[in-house]
Amino acid sequence: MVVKIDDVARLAGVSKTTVSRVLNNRGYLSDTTIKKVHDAMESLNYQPNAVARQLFKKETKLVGLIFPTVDNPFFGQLVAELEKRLFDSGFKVLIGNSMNDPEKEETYLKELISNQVDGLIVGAQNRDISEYHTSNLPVVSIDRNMNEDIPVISSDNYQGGKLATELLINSGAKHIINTNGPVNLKTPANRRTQAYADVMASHNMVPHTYVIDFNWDINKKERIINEMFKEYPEMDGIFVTNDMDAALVWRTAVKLGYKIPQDLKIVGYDGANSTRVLLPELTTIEQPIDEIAQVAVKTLIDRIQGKEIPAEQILPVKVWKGQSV
Amino acid sequence: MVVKIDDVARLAGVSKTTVSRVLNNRGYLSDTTIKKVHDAMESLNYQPNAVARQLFKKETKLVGLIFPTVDNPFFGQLVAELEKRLFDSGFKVLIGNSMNDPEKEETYLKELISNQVDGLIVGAQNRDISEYHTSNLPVVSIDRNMNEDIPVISSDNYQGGKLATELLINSGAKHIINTNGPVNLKTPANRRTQAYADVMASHNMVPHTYVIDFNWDINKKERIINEMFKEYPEMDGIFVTNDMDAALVWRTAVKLGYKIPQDLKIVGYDGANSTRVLLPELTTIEQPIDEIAQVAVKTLIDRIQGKEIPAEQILPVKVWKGQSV
DNA sequence: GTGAAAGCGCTAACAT
DNA sequence: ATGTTAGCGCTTTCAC
Repeated sequence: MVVKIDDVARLAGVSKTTVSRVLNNRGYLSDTTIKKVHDAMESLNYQPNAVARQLFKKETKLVGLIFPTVDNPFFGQLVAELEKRLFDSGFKVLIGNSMNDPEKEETYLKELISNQVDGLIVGAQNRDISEYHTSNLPVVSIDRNMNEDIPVISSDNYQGGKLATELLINSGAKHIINTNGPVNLKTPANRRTQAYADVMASHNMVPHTYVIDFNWDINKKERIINEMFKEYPEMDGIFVTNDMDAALVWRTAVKLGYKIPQDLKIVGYDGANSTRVLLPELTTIEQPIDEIAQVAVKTLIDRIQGKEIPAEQILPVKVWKGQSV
Repeated sequence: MVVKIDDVARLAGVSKTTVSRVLNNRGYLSDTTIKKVHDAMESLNYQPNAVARQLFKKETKLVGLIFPTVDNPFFGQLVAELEKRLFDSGFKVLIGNSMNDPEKEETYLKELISNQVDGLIVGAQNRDISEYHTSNLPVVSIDRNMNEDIPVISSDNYQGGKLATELLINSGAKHIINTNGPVNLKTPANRRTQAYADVMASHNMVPHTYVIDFNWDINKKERIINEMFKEYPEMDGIFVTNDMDAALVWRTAVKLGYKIPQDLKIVGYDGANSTRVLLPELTTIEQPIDEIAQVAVKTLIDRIQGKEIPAEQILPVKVWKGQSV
């Protein structure tokens, strides 16, 4: 049998209100009462039932996180950071990996919406899902444009794209390709490609953007990358929109006999911790992951507390100098 | 205002009992009633309050996951896989990254227990925490020996350690070092080191195990690894207990002028997806992460349903042939 | 087939 | 300084 507040009250010889007061440090309590109650809780090994409390308070102290997958250096680090900061603010984290499955995202959303969570931080590859609009759950998005009401946190994607492209041009690359996710996905990350196109144009070079879908499995990605090499044999520089894909491009290039960076210069994007440990040679644009997490959590909590919050917050990127440029 | 079951009942012109029955597909309902109720739910955009349901049912369909951190290729993939399979079985996931902080683990545990999770899957670096014993919550552990009642799932650590060591010996290494986490941590992963010691002994070689704590930050790890190179200048082979550390060893070796694998042969452990993409050159012992997740989830669900479950389940490892041996 | 009523474990008026 | 009581939104006996 599970111990409940009445059991504690009975043992301590008080009413359950009193126990509840001790539990929540509310109202006037005599020291002896407090002690009696604490002793009773101790000896019964009492754990308050959070669900009952949640039902009454209409507040769960739970935040839902919807991201493609935690099996990825960038999202793994991001989720870890979010979790850490949410924990420090008294929230626990319900996680939903939506990858490859818009239905799954919708299911998650539905289940999280009604009273299960106090707020949501999302960065999924979603299509337009109506629940984001119709519920009045506080939502903060990372690197996704959802709708007017949902604030977006992102790295300075335009600046990142600019830095990456300039890095390639300045190191002498003449035929520079860019990869990006599907363009129909509404994300500020598309600004990376915009910046690439702008910089290319200003140097009188022709931009080519190649689509690599985040959700494709590795074999499909490798096949597409091989095709890309065939299609652009003159390619001597490439700005890949994330580090995992950049690593695949690198591997493929080496297999095809390219020397990096002599024959092909590569710049990635993300710069997560574990990427930097496993492949420090990759030159990349580092997102300020920790700061993104920090701002996202602060923004969400402000939203939950009904404060005014900015519609968009853009955080500065840095260049990680590896040896691929 | 949030729509509740009474609102639906009123609009549909039935009692809330009936709405509840429709919701749960229970009892006898006329088709017209079902339709009326569905229409009402639709037009009000009704989402049942999961918390209220949980309070009544004493079942949350929530599973807690306590792991060091999701910002790591191995744990990231493991958690992603666990989440996927739990979702498929109708569970959502509450996540707790305990890293560096036994207190945090204890806090999590308490809060998860009081949050009424239906079960727990743990693989944290924990000390002995009493809550694991005193609560009668179903718990499954991955690669940690907790206590008699808690079943353990792990890769075949002994076989992995044996394969790794033999790989190094067969490729001609004479002075082979091993790294491991703190020995006082009770984990089947210590069998890797045991196997290493056994194989070394059977070849009349002297084993040396170096401690690298998983929780140390990167700078400290690098410092220790540098010391290790000083202490064992004759080292020409090393079996590192996880791939991230193996990558650090590799980097350090290269900085010190070693050629891999000519001067130093390296074998890692884990073989997670993103490691294989970012650093496929690393020869490593691959844990069957997907299978571990699958077995852990099945075992937990069996436990929740009161079935008999094995105390220990060991899953086979494979060698990933890179170029570091 | 459908409804009325009790209760899951907790909190917060409102009393005293 | 402490107790009584009425819910939080749902599910489920037990009636009809």
